[in-house]
Amino acid sequence: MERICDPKGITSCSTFDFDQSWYELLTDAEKQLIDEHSVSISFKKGETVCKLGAFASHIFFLEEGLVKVYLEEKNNILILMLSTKNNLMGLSSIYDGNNKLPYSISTYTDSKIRMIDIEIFRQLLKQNSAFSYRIINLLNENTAQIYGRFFSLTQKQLHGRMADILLCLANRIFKNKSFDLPLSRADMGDLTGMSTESVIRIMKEFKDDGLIEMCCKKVELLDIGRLEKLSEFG
Amino acid sequence: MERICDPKGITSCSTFDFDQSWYELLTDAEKQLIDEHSVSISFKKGETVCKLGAFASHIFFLEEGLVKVYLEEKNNILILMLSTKNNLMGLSSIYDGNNKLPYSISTYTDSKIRMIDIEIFRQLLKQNSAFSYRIINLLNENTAQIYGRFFSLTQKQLHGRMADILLCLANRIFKNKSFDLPLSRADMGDLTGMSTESVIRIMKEFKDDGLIEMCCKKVELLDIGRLEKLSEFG
DNA sequence: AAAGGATTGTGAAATATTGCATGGTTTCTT
DNA sequence: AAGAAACCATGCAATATTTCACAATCCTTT
Repeated sequence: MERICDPKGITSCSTFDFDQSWYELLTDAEKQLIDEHSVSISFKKGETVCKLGAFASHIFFLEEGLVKVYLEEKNNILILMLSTKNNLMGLSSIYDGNNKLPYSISTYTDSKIRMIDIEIFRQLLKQNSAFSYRIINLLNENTAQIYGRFFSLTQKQLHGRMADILLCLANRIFKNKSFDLPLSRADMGDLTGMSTESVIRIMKEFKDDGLIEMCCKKVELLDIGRLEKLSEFG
Repeated sequence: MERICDPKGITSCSTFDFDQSWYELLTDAEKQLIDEHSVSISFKKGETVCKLGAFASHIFFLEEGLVKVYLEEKNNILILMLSTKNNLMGLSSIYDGNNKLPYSISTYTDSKIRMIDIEIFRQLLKQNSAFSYRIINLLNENTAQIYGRFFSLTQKQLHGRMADILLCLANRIFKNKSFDLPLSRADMGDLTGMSTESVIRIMKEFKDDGLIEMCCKKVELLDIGRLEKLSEFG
């Protein structure tokens, strides 16, 4: 897998970093079952896909777009992870002791999401252990990523967190040093666990210090080495 | 399951709260395989069971004791979760793309841990889908709990986080309003993501306000209602 | 083109939290 | 029992971060 950089230490982006498909592990009959019991839905930018606490009826497969997976309560929102093309979401609700969604999902950009009937998914997990083993791996991959974010957001201060997320966006989401940011400063605030004003101030500092170039929505990482240092030292 | 209280909202302790055994889902032959490929080890209070980044060779089953599962880097430590009797740990390393442990574990009290060969565990996952389905549920249970802690530590301030953790200890760990705390104030700091001094100050405030009684290591929750309010508005 | 709303930006004040210095306890070791 | 080490406690200064007030800009709709 192509990488922009390879940050030391625990970051927002920590992951095992291994592409895994799951569909191909199904038999033809099982694939057909999925096809028959799923629909692909288009969402516009900013739409809500599902809400924390609602009944979980589907597993989500992101065919196109960029979404956030998040916890919300009152006015607080905590983004657990960003998800891009070809990722499964909602796996946490396959636990049948838990029929409620453990998080909300909404889109940053226009997106296409295939919604797979959760009972079918459970059935396949029970009958196909290669498939279910792969799903365990995917769950672990997600978990590792969330651990990284957990560490970053609780142990680092503003500059470190901002460096973390910029590296993560370049490395993992856009796979390019330069990208068009589909998130507002307020979104970046949710993502880094800081206020909108802090986002603005720190991004400006980074720009003044020559760490990044930035013009409106366009961002380019100029000095990845120093960003990594910032990410490392907090 | 007996509960001391049932906090509203997302807390350090959020979980599906459903007792799940996994051993009984194995066939006799599979049980025997586990027995033959595992050993039970005694750890003293404060000992390290495994270190983040080391090669993962075992799954851990806590037969007795209280341990912390945590991330560490330089002087920062982030406790992902506390684990008590009859819990599996190290499940994140069954992902075979990842042969390194994603966290460290160490004991708060004298503990007995059964160490199960990871290859055997993987083999059973691949061959027994009822078992592997149960393990997925356990992973999801852990994940839900960590989401709760993630939210608590990033979205609430000191008083809310402290209330959260006190309720969690009573509810989930000691299953009693009154308990002997085997953790130092510094440990509590790691657990709540605050400095040792803040822990001391806030626990004293809680005591002065009649929320808790506290004498050295002994803690008793006096006003659970107000603690829940603090946890909620925190 | 004007109006309204969301977004970006800036500075100063307010708040939350930590870190330091220091002293008193308890606990462990010899 | 003495000494050392870890732990608990407290006040104050220092720092990190948010909040608020306000202005400038951009986007969309009329």
